[in-house]
Formats: sequence, structure tokens, C-alpha cells
Amino acid sequence: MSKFISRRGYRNFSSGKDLLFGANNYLMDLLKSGRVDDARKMFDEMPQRDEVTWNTMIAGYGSSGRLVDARKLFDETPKRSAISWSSLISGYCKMGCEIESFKLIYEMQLEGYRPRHFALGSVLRMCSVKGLISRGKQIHGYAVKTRFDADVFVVTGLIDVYAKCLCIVEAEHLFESMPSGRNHVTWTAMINGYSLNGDADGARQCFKGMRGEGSEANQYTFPGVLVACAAVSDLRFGLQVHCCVVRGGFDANVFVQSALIDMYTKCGNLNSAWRVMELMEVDDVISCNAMIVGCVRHSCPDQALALFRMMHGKSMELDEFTYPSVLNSVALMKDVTTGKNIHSLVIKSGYEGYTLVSNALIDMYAKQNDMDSAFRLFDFLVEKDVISWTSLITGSAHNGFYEASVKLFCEMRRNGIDSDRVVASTVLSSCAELALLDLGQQAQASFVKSGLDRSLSVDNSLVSFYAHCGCLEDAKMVFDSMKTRNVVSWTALIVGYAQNGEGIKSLVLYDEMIASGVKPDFITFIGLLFACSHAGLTERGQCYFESMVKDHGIRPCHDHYACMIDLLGRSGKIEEAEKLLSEMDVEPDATVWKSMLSACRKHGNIDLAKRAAATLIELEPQDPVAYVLLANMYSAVGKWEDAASIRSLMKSRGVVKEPGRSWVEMNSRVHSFTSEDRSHTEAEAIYMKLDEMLRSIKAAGYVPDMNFALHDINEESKVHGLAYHSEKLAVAFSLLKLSDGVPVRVYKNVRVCGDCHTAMKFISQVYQRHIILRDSNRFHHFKGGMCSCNDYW
DNA sequence: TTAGGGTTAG
Repeated sequence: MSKFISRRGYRNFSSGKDLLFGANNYLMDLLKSGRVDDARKMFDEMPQRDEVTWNTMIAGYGSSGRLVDARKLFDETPKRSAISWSSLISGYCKMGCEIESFKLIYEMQLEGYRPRHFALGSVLRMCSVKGLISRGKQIHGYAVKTRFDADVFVVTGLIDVYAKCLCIVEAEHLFESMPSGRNHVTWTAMINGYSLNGDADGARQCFKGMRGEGSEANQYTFPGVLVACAAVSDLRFGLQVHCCVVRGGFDANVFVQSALIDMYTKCGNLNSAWRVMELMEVDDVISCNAMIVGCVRHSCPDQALALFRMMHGKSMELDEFTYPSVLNSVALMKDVTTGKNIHSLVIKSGYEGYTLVSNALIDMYAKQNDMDSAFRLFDFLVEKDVISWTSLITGSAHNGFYEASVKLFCEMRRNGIDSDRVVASTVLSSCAELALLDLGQQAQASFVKSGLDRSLSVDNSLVSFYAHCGCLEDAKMVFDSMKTRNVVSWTALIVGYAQNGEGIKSLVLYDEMIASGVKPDFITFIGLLFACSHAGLTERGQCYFESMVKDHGIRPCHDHYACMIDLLGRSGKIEEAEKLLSEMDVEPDATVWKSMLSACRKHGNIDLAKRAAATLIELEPQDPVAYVLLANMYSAVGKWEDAASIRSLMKSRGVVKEPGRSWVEMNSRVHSFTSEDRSHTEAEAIYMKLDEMLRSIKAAGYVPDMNFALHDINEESKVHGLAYHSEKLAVAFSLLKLSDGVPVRVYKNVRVCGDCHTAMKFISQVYQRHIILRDSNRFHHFKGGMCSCNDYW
């Protein structure tokens, strides 16, 4: 005893009452500094104890989580009061023991004590932390009955519960019904509530209201309002808040500082964020995390990595937020070695089991094209959330495994994980690539069922998805219903029209886009040039190409040159195409040479084709395109030996031609066909149907085009090979299965052959069907004997 | 004894 008295300097206190007061204070200090056992020792040694001594010790046990000790001491308390009960309850609440806390509230009433604002405050705090809205409402009911709904302490707690449980309207109602009793804590709870509920405007207005009423903001208030500024990139308001922070003397508070850093990076001002960082007196991990994320957001992954290295060098305690942030920067840099090093650190520090961290690792490996590692981590992950799945789904799509990405999405749904905006837009893109209309629509439905609002990215994906499935009316409908549109929305539709043979509509849409004030990007021009090329608008295309550089300052990339060479090649301006190729300010890549080769094929220019093919083979020796195109050109002019030598070259180099494959989607199943394929369970019926179709269209004037039977074999076999091309089998199957009038939708992985194209036109006429055929390059809409491409593809 | 706060991957 003497020890604490001398330390606190209470020697001069004369009365026992003063001594006890000092002892209680010291007990409190010990508990506050976490020395619970020392406090208990002192408690036991105290010659005198009063109600405060007992309650302090009970509350101390509770705060440190020692609930059994708290309960034991409570049971031993000589004279219980409502405060003893509150002290005990506060411990159970702090530990989040919902059932026990409410049981105690009930028990204290049985003993005749009314829960007052202390107990109610503790319980409300627990409800707010744990998101227990119905329990919160229970307390609200009790407060109304006992008139505690007029107590500022209790009402503030209630506001906090409603706001944290995303019932902002209820919180607002309570807040507005207490105009006189509000204090700075109430205002703060409300500001943070708006912020949490995504109502940045509410938060900013509330902050203004608070200042207008003369209530002082403090270190608890500023972070909330800064988060709201960050959410809507309101730098102006953010700067004003920063001034208030400095004037109020809160600029050295780490909570405020980290919120300032976050606000500045999200409002596009990385330098100001760095300035706040530099002024910090302590190393704060959350501020560093915010700064790393900010650097990544501003495409400065090297700065992010340097900061991470600094944290690691200073032996700062990294948390589960640090790793995802820095892994993001590594993913951006595609730095495989650093990625692996950080992965080792994650394992060493024991964070691999954290979903947050593992998700970031999965994403990083997927972005580095290392899907094996991504899958391995995913399989080991115990708690897989929508982001774990999306990381894999996006990663698969990113690496061109669209089928895998769609399958993973279906598996995710089977595992009971709801869709969100990001996964919906990713899977729609994969469905678009594969032209899976049914599945994409199901993905959209599952997203709608999840109750989420539409977003710009989901709408953009939908426009693109419908356009990629050849459903232009649906694409346009989504586009028209959008409240806001950006360059991606416009471009999706421009490209959609272009690919579906409605080039003129693409150009009209472009004019509308410019008129609406949206600036085109490089993809918009790829769409426009594609549209011009396929609509035979050579001069218009050349104008767009010039305007892109002159009016919009966009440097042409390989894809633009490829489109232009295609455009010139198609209109027979093969010399101009060659000239453009030689004048390119970037080294021509395989895409450009492929266009050149296609142009040569169209016009039978074998010499130039040979040169183009040779370059292409040099650039991509394993890509079958050059070999096949050149061999086909030789075959077409009867140079069978040359064709054969190209094919044997292919064989000796192990280059495999991707087999032509057509597929149709029916009742959520995909039916796939290759040429002369008899593997389908209904093959017999399909072949019978196809033979009947061929007889009918021959009667209508169809003549098989031998130029597309590219093998040196006798005429009869040639006809036979042509007859059973994959797209013809797919159409026969569709005609067998679909009701009259339903459009036939067929998708093909390579370009449609000329003979099939002619056959489709006849089929559309004889069978009165709309046939939509998407090949690797574009759409063909066959109707009444005509094709939307005007035989120009 | 007592209310309110910052970073978060796809």
C-alpha cells in the first residue's frame, strides 16, 4: 500500500476517504495500463474498499476479457448496485457476448435494477460493432418505454447502431428529432453514418451543419468526412476539411493523417498525400497502406514497392492490408521475382491463411499468367469469397481461357456465392467472347437476383455482350436505358454495329458521341476503321485515320494499321496498303502482316503473299495462320506441290492448325461440331437433315464452290468435304431442333468458308430463316438469300 | 466505469 501512496504523492491526505479515493484512482491506472494481475493484488491488499473499488475491478476484468473473473468478483460484491451490473455488462458487451449480455440485462431487472444509460450505452455499442439491428431495435423499444429516448447518450448510441446497420433513414429520423440535445459525438456518429452508407453528400452537409451549430469537430469527426470526400473525389471540400484539421490542431493525429492521405490519393493529388506522410511523427501502418494503395492507383508501383521496402526495413508490423496493397503493385509491374519474394514473406508472417491476402496473391499470379500457382492458392484457401472466385475467373479470361472462366462462374454459383458487379461484368465479357447468349443472360439474372444496382461497368459489359452475340437490338436497348455513358459504352456499340455489318450505324453513332461531348479513344477508332473496311467505305476510313492523329492526338497502334491495310486491301488498293506498311512509325507486328497476307489472298498476289508469309512465319513460327493462308492460296491456283510443301513444313515444325469448330447453344447446353463430325448423339438425324437441305438449296440454284475445297483430291471427295463443314452441321442441327421462325445462331472459331457462306444465303431463303453466324472476325446475318456483309468479309 | 475514427484485393 505504501508503495502506491508514495508514488501518487498522497502522503498529505489526512482522511481515510481521501486515501481510498487515491487508491481507487491508482487501481484504475493499473487497469488502464493493462496490469490486471497487479491491480488484483492491490485490490486484495487494500484495507478498505468501497463500491467504486469493486466496480472498478469488475470493469477492469471485463475490459481485459477476463469475464469469468469479473463474474466471480461480481458475485462476491458485498453491496451490488445498478453500476455493478453495468460494470459487468460492459465487459460482456466489449467481448461481443450477445446472449450473455442480454441475459444479464434481464437478470438485473429481476433483481429490481433498471438498466440505465451506462448499461444501455454498452449494449448499443456491441450492437453497432456486431451489426445486431434487431437487438438494437429491442433496446430502442426499451428506451422509449423508460423515457431514455430523451437521453443524448442513449440516442447517440441508437443513431450509431442504425447507421452501422445501414438503416440510415432511421438514424436520420432520430437525429432530426433531437435538435436541442445533440452534441459533437452525435454529429460525428451521423457524419460517419452517412459516409458508411455511401451518402457523401449527406456527410458533407452534416459536417457543415455541425460547424454551423458551433459544435467542434475532433479527431473522431474528421476521418468520416474525409472518407466521404474521397468517395466522390471532392478535392475542394477535402482541402477545406484539411484547413479545419490544422486550425483545430488535429493534424498530428494518425487517424486524421491516414484519412487525409487516403482523401488526397483518391482525389488525384498524390503529392499532397506524400506531404502528409512526410509530416508524420510516428510510423503508422494504416497510413502506409493507404499511401501504397494510392501509389498503385496513380500507376506508380515502383513508389509503392519502395515504401513497402522501407516498412519492411524498419521492421514495422505489417498487417493483412499491407500485403494486398503491395501485391497489387507487383501485379501491375509483372515483376515475377519480387512477387515470389513477397509471397515468401506472407508465408513467414503467417498471413497466407487470410482470405484478403490470398486473394491478392491469386490475382497477382493470374496477372503474371501463372494460372497454376493461382489455382494452387485457391484450392488451399479455406474461406473462399466472391473476390477469390473473381480473381480466378478474371485471371482465366485474361489468359484467354474463356470457357474455364465461365465454368468457374457456374461453380461459384453452385457453391452458393452471390454475384456482384465485378464478377457479373467479367463473366459477361467471357460469355461475349464465346457468344454464349443463354449463359450470359443467366449471369445477368443472377446479378439482378443478388439485388445489386446496375453500374456503368455492368451496363457496358451488357452492351458489349449483346453486340458480341449478334443481338444488336438488345445492345441498343441497354445502351438507351443507361443514365450515364462513357467512351467504353459508346465504343462497345460502335464496334458491335461494325462487326454485325451495320457500318453506317457505327459512323452515325460516332457523330452522336462527339456531339454529346465524349472523347473517342484508340479502341473507338479501331471500331470505326473496321466499320469502314467492312462497309467498303475506303475514303471515309482514310479520313478517320487522319482525324485520329490530327484532331484527337491518338498515335496509331498496330491494330489501326492492320485495319487500314485491310481497308485498302479489300478495295483493291494493294500498292497503297504496301506503302502504308512500309511507312509505319512502329515496327509492323504479326497482326499487321496477317492483314497484308489476307489482302494478298483476296487479290491473288502470290509474290507479296510469299513475302508477308515469310515475315509472319519468322515472327510467329508456331502460329498456323501464315502457313494455312499461303497453302490455301497455292491450292486455289492449282499449285498443289507448293501447297503440299508448305503443309509438310508445318508438320515438320509441329505447327498444328486449329480445327474449324462451330457451336450452338440450346437449353443452356453447348453443341459443338467439327468438319465431318459424327460424334453427336443425334448424328444420323443431323446428316439426314443436312442432305435434305443440300438437295433443296441445289434445286434453288446453289452450286458448291470448289475453290474452297483446299486439298488435292478428286472432285467428288471435294464436294463431300465441303458438304459437311462444321457450320453446315450446326445449322442442320439447329433447324432440326428450333421452332419455326426462331433465328439460328451459330458461332465459329475460325473464318467462315466461301462455300458455306453461299450455302447459308440459300438456306436462309429456302427455309425462311434468319441465320446469325459469328466467325472469328465478324457477324454474318443471313436473311432472304442475302448476307449483312454484302459478301465483303 | 461511460458514446463517435483511418487503410481493404477482383
